[in-house]
Amino acid sequence: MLKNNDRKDVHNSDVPVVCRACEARHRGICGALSPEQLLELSKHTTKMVYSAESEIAPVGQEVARQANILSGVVKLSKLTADGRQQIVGLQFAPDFMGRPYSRNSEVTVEAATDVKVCAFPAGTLESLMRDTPGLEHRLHEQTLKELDEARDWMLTLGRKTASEKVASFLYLIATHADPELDTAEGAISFDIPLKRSDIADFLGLTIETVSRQLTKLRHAGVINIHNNRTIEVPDLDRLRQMTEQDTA
Amino acid sequence: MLKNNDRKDVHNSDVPVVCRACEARHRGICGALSPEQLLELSKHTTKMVYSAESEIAPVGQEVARQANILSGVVKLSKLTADGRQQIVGLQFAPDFMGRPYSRNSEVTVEAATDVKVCAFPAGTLESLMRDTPGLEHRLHEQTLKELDEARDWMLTLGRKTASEKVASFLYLIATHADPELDTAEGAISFDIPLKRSDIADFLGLTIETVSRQLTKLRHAGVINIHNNRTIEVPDLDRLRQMTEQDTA
DNA sequence: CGTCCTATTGAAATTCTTCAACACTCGTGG
DNA sequence: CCACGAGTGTTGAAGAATTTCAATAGGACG
Repeated sequence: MLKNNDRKDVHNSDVPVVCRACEARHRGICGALSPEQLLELSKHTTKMVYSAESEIAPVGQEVARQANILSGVVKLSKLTADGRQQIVGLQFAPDFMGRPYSRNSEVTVEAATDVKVCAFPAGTLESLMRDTPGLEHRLHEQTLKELDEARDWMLTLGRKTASEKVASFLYLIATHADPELDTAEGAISFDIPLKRSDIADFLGLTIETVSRQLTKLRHAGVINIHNNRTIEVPDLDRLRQMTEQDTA
Repeated sequence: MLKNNDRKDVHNSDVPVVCRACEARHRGICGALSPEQLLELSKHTTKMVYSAESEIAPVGQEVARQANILSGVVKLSKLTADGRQQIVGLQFAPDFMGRPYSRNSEVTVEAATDVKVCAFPAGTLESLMRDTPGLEHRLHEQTLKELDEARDWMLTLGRKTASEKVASFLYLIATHADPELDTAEGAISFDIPLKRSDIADFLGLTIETVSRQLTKLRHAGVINIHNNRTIEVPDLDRLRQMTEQDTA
């Protein structure tokens, strides 16, 4: 079995400096690229920073750049004509951001937290794909993963109670967020990357209902809340149980 | 095995008989294949029929076969532990059915109507993909399309009223179903491929609410209903307006 | 003709939202 | 240093939408 030896196959000196510490090279799409291709791609990349709440790509507009997320959380959302909003996806490092093949996005892309990305012009990827079938495969795999997540969330949106929805959201973040976990006997702690209004838009609820359900979970001892953003979960399995078992 | 040159007696223009009338050759994944590959694939295919309400692939179980849908409607659904159900996707001909790369499905696959498929063993596709990058591309495109549809539906599930949900469902079917449309000046008519309980599970509602909202739409003159299944829409644009504008 | 399945309708109960008031935090500027 | 205001989050009470429970109707089929 290969352990950490994949670094031996590829000499670090062959990997562009900007890519050396990048997660996208391992779990992201760049893992499909050879050092030469990485070098070629890196000539076109720019690291960019978006501050929390800033818009990365508005809906319907031509997307000029695609990117890998280096840090932070990105939210994808949709709006009804009269302004109701639904968040339809969250992306974390080292996810690929930007839709391949399609020039314009069907969703609004916004930074939920401060976000750092490694951006490159749309089209760069498409031409790389012609030489590297594995790259399309990586993108396909990420799309399949996003589809799974979307469908999981449809179950939550359509069939769970407010209490279960909030628990599901916390469980999602607990298992996805870059862990500031203190894994002492199952107790973990993390920062919610969204404010209450985003949580509400993610769950199809109002901010008041979200707040009330958080309070309820706090009183039940399932979570502790510090600074409105930091959540401590003494027993992750208990939280997981709340995601499907309404005990209001 | 699935190489192009193994069958020297095949002319490029020779499409296998079983494939000649098949939509999958145009809009589906088979469009990526050469006549030789089609012939090779067709040796492994079996046409299969599922009757309405029968299970095609249970959740979590190994999927032995993949298929193209030839006719009918397939529903993909998920369940909570206590039995609440959510339909997370509908598939129509000539969609590809079955998840590439993953051996077991995360969703339950059932026939909503009688369904005819062109099935082949899991793995056939994967080996074809090695020679044909365009095939993975086709699959990727379908996955992207399903992801778009899932996200559209998340907006419906999370942010629309019962009345808007039912209108959205009817609009979806009206625009997706194999049309028995009579396109006389915008008036169309079609059969709903789902029974009320399926509609409810698709919309995150109860069957009673679905029934009430259908009655409301009927009284408002937006639709006419025959036999509980056949819907007549005098003005499709009017129906579309109902999908985002609550006029309960 | 009775039974099963599906769909509709009504009334009561519940969940969630809406409206409204209040609390907390964090900069800024007097 | 404190006051102020904006942004964010919480809590309460009333209201609305949807669900639940219950009864009924219609068709298909043996």
